[in-house]
Amino acid sequence: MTHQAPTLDEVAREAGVSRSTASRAINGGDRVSPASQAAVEAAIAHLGFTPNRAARALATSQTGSIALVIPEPDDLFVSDPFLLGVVRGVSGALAGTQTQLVLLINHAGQPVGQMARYLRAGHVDGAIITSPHRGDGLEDALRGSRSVVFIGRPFRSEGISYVDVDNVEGGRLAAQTLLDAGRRRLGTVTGPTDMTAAIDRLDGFTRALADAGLPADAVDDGGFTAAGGEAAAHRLLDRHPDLDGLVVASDVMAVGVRHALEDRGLRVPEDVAIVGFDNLGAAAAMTPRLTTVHNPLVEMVDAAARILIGRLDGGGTPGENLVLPPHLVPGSTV
Amino acid sequence: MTHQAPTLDEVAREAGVSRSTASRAINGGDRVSPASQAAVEAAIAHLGFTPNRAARALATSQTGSIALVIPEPDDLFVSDPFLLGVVRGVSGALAGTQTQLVLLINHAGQPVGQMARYLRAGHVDGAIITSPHRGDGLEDALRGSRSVVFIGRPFRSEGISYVDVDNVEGGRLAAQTLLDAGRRRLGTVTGPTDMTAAIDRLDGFTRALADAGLPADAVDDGGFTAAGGEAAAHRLLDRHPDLDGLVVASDVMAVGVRHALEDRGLRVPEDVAIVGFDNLGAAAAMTPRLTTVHNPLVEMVDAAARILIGRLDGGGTPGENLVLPPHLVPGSTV
DNA sequence: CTGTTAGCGCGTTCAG
DNA sequence: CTGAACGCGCTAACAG
Repeated sequence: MTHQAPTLDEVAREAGVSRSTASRAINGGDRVSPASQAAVEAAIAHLGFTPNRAARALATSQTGSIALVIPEPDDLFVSDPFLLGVVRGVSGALAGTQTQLVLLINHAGQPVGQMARYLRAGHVDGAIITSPHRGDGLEDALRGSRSVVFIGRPFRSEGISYVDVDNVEGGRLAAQTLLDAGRRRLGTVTGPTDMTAAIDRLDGFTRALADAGLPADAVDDGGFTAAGGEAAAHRLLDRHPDLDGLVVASDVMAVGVRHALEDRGLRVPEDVAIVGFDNLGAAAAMTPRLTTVHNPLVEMVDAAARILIGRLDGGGTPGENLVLPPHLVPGSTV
Repeated sequence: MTHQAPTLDEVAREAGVSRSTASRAINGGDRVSPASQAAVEAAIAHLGFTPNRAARALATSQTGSIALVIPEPDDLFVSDPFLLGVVRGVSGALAGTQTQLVLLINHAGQPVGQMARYLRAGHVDGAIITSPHRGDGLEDALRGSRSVVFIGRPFRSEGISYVDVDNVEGGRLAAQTLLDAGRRRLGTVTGPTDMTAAIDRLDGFTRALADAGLPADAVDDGGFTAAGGEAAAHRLLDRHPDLDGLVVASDVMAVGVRHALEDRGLRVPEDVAIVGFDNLGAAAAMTPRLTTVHNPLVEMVDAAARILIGRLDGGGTPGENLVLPPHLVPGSTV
C-alpha cells in the first residue's frame, strides 16, 4: 500500500534544518523563522511527505481517530435512513480534519464488554455512540467517560453527554398540528418501547391530548418499520373506527399507515389526517407529501462531532448535553 | 479515554520474564515454554493488558486497519440497502480479527486525489472500494495497487481486483424466467448507465431476447430509485402497451414499477409479470412477494474481505477477481 | 527456549 | 529561534 513514504528526517535534510525544527514547522508553526518554515513546506510538497500516524500517535499518545459505534443494522435499520444519516454526518464533520473515523458495529450476540474494552483501551481518542435500545449495556459501561457522546438520549443520562432532538416536543407538535386542524379523535402509531425516541414522542402526544382534554387511548406499536406501521394502523382502526387523525412516530411507518388507509378506502387527509416524524427522505418521496416533524439529524450529528472534538482539545465537561428543537414540515396529509 | 493502560514491560515483570518473551507469547506463541506462556497470559488477564496499536504499528509498519471507501450517500443511496449491506458485511468479516475498519466517505466535491493520497500514505494496510460510478477517478488512481479490492466491477478492470455478481448472467436469468413463463413481449427498467451493474444487467437481458429471436426495444432508465422505476414503467407502457413482462434491474425500482402497474389497472402477474434484482429485503417485503434475482452481497463482501486479508499476509496477485453466480428467488410476480 | 540490543518515526524537553 | 538527546511501546534480529 505504501511506497516507502519519506520520513521527517528526509524533509529536514532537504530543507536544511534539523528534524525538530521541521516538526515545529509542521505542527504549531510557532517559534520557527519564516525562512525555515518556507523551506520545510517546500520540502514537504516536493517529497510528498505525510506524517506517519503511528509514530505521531506513539509520541503524543493520541491516536487521531474516533470511533462511531452503531448497533447491528438488523432488518429494522436496513431501510432506516437514520443510520446512514449518522454515518454521513460524522464523516462530513471530520472531513476537514486529520481525524479518522473507525466504525464499530455492535454485532448481535457480541458481548458489549468487548466493545467497552476496546473503547477504554485507548485505540481511539473518543467515540460517538448511537445506542438506541435499552439494555444493551454500553450505556452503563461508558457512563462517566469523557470523550464519549451519545446520539439520542440514553435511558439513564447521568454522567453521559448526549445530543438529541426534543422528541417530547416533537410528539406534542405533531398532535397539536392535528388538533389545530380541527381533528378531535386522535391515535398514534409508536416506535418500539425500548427506545427513548419512541417513548418520548408518545409522551408528547399524550400530553398534547391531555391539555386538550382528550383521551389518548388509541396507541399501537409499529416497531419503526413500514410493515409494522401498516399492521398497527389496521389494529387501531379496528378498535377505533372513528379516528380522524394519526400521529405516526416515523415517516417510514407512515408509508405503511398510508397503505392501510388506502386498503380501507379512507382518504388522506379528508377522512384521516397524518403527521409523520423524521423528514429524512421518505416524507418528501410520498405522494401526497407527508406532513412531518423534522428531525434535525444533520445538526445533531454535527453537534456531537463538535462536542467530541472539543473534549479532545480539553474543553467541556461530561454530562453536558444538547437537545435541539424540532419543527413542523408542512405537507398535504393534514 | 484511556486509563493508564499497562505496558508490555509491566506484563513481563509481573510474569517474571523478559519483554521479548512476553511479546512472543502474545504473538506467534512460538518458541515459548508452556510455563512462560501461561505466566504471561495470567499477567495479561490480571493487568487487563491490551497492546498499544500505535507502538505495534510503528514496529511492524503495519497499521492493522483497512479502509472501506464508499461514495457519498446521496439521495439515491440513502434508501438503498446496498451500502449498509456492504458496511455490515465488511464489519462482520473483520469481527474476529484485530483489524479495525476505517470509513472513508467520498464526499461530493472532494477531490479524489486526496483520497488516493490517503490510501497511498500507508495509513491503512489495504482498502475495499465500492465505486459504482464511472469517471470518479479513484479507479485509475488505484490501478495496480496491491491490497485494494473493488466491490463491483470497475469500468476498466486491468490491474484491479474485484468481486462482483455476474450481472450479465443475472439479466439473462431474469429475462429467461419470463420467457419460460410464456411471456413474449418483454421490456426492462434499467439502472443508470454510468454503473457497470446496470450496463451488464441490460446486456444479459438483451442477449436472452436475441437468443429467443425477440426484439429488445423496450428499455428505459429508472435510475435505481423507486420513483424513477415508476416513471420508467409508465413511459415503457405508453410506448409499448402490449408488454407482458418486465425485467426490473433492482427491487427498489420494482416497488415503483408495481405502483405504476396498479395505477394503470394492470394485474401482476396476470397482465404483466415482473422479475426484480437484488433480494436485499425489498423483494420479501412486497406483497405479493417479488420474483427476483438474488445478489449475493454478503458472499461478495466476505470474499472481498478475505482476498484483502490474504493480500496483507502476502498471498494473491493483483488483477485476480471473483465473479459469483446469481440465482433466482421465486416469488409470485411471474 | 530466552534475554539483550536496536530501532520503527515522531514530539518534546532542554541547553545553546 | 535552533539542534541534540531522549522516550513513546512494541517487534525483530542476535547471541546465548
